Amino acid sequence: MTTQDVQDDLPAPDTLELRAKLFRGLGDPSRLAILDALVSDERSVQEIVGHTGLGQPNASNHLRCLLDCGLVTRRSEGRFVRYRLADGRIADLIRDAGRLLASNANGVDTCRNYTG
Amino acid sequence: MTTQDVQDDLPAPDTLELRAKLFRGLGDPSRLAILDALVSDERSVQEIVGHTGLGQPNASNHLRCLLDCGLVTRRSEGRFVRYRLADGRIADLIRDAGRLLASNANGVDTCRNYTG
DNA sequence: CTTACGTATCAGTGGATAATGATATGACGA
DNA sequence: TCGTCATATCATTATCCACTGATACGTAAG
Repeated sequence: MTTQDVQDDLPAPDTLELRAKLFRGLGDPSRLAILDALVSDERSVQEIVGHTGLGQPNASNHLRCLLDCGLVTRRSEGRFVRYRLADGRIADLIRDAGRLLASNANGVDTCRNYTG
Repeated sequence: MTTQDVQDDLPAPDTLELRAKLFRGLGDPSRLAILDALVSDERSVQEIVGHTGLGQPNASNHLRCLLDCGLVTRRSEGRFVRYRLADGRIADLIRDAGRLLASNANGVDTCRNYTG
């Protein structure tokens, strides 16, 4: 194993970190619950709070995060702000993860390295 | 928004948390680097350390995590232990995330909610 | 049996971050 | 204009978790 090998095989570090960051965006239960709520419909913050059981400030904070990441878009309507998924492929990623878990039945839940 | 609505639309909490945990598995730069290294080939811990630049104990720790989660499999060969991806769809997920970032040019890097 | 090597585990530590409560901003209705 | 509602921001706190260095375990070679 040499440095040359590393440079040959490794994707650009930028890409690596960005992808990791994208997955981290999906990897928080609160954010994933929000995205789940948005898979079917555009929803207001209030509705999202109702669906997810999150506190309002907490939901707002995560929505800001998802917005910054480009995972959702925002539309103001009077006093309401309605959010929706920015790209259909985000729903695809979420669905694929679900299928992987369903069919593979892998031991994600038993992994003690991080709590989940 | 009623409790009934929530129960109608929300996926099972177990599933939600499991999917989030799966994404978190992919959402650490070190683990993603390891998985990247395994996309093309089966590799020993030593080789993985060389590819990723991680410390050996650190790599071992993440590999244990990935193994527990069922994302990689393990095969002993003398003193060596060789790891590979457990399922082709894991590579697919990683690739899809890369495509999403490439085409969408979304602001994942600018999101300040978490550092990445 | 002793040494060298590959891998795994453990305890300690620092840094990151999700949740909460209080509060600010902004829009609508009376 | 005043009060109410929807959303966003801020500071605090407590928790989590990735990394490091030391070390243990197992295998092969001499």
